[in-house]
Amino acid sequence: MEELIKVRHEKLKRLREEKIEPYPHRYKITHKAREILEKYKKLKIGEKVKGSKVSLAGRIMSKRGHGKSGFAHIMDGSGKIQVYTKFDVVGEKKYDLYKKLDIGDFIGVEGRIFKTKTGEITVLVEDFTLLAKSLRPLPEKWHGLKDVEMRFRQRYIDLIMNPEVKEVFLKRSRITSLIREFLDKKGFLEIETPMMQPIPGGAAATPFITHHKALHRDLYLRIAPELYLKRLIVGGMERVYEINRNFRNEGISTKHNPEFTMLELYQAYSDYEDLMELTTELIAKIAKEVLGTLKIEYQGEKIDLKTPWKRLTLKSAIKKYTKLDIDKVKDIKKEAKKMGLSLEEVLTDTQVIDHIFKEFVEPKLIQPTFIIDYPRELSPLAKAKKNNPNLAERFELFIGTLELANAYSELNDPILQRERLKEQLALRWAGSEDAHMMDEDFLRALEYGMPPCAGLGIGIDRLVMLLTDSPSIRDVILFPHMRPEKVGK
RNA sequence: GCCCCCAUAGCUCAGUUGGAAGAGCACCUGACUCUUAAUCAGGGUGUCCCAGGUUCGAGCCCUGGUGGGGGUACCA
Repeated sequence: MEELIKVRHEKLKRLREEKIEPYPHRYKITHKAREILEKYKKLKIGEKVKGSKVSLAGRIMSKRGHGKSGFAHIMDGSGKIQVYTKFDVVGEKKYDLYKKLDIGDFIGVEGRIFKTKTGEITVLVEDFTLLAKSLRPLPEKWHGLKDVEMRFRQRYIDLIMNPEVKEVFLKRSRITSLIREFLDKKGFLEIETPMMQPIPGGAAATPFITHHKALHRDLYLRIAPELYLKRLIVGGMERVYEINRNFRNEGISTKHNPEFTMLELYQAYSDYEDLMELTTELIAKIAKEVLGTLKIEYQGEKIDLKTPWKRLTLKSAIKKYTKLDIDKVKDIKKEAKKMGLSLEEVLTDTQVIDHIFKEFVEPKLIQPTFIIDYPRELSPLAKAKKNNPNLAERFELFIGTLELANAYSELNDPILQRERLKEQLALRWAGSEDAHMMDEDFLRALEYGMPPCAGLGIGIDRLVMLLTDSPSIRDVILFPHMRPEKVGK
């Protein structure tokens, strides 16, 4: 390695001695590689195009020399294109420089288009300029970069070497811009709320703690934006959304990264039924635009996103997949143990039901399914069903076993909300660290009056996983969480 | 947190029973003016993840650690 880098540094030194700037400021391009390939695809073999002068720039990805001429592929943001440099076209001095170029260097190229004997559209180089000297060798051209650790730590190399990885992130970007377009058209306002919160709220999760020096106090990285977004509903912003990071101080898995991206939206004068419609419409539209179809495949399972999507109550879903009728069961804990679950004694019956669902139902939810009517106990910020105070008007959406969305009709009765947060407080005292905290300002806001309203959260990373057929959340996050690395010189 | 798996050249990998380091690409030197995994001739560039231990001898066996992956627990 040191040897390889030394050689490049020597080349750099020689360039400077020859007054060739290895890191110039700019280069004027007229075309992207892809544009050229598209524009001239009908050329005949051996045909040259008069007046086809182009300039483009990119990274050298391969070189094939032939004495007094040489082929190379350069890659720009749009793709790869072959360039052909000849001694008798560029002259002796430039050709010597060409021979010294390394794979990895950036160059700008001016030339004309032709098609080679073997049928590849190629730029015949009339002049070129070194745009940035590369001092480290890239991975091998054929096998690319496979080492997972290096792919994540040095994502830039992953992006250079693995086009399918780049494709995932292009899709991710497309997905978020489609979401914005969709919501903006429906009159939603994109807003931003605090990442650092004095009281973390809106979810049951352990927060990260940070410290503000000037204020001499700890702050929490948010676990959800929910309580702030609701304050905005109180403030008269009737449709708001935020696409941003949440931070949860919990386990890392193929479906969990400590920081992850969430779309959270609130819509006044609506309930969870309206949001089921909105969710369906949104996800189906994105799939159609990004993949061109509603029939997708995720990890070997064929999934049909054709609407309407199935709806199952939590209770009926458990009955369907486990044959367990939770209404008729006397001792739910006993049943759960019989099914093979190991449970701590402190669990309430409702928590046991939640466990059964996660263990036995979730892995079966391949086709899009709304699970509705969650126990009120698990949903302290949700409004109860009109005819059943023990159930919340809440849904979660599962596709390909991924939990993609969570939504409810928001509890806007300030008296009830206070009671529920008090219950949570009691749970905290009892040792449940991730129970909700009391947030007096949030309650005060509700006391001013919040219109009926429904809120939705969609895990953007998981949605991207689904639409790019990625098995791990790390595949869709550019820089997934890693332990710090010791980097030498 | 617990369990299992992985770590050898810049990259992708091989390395037998414990006998002292290998290939392809990349790189370096040279040849070659339509190649495309260019070709031809020559060159091995290494903290075998780290620290101990066993042994006459360790890439290989043992112990501990580091980093990564997967599972599980916790967790939307």
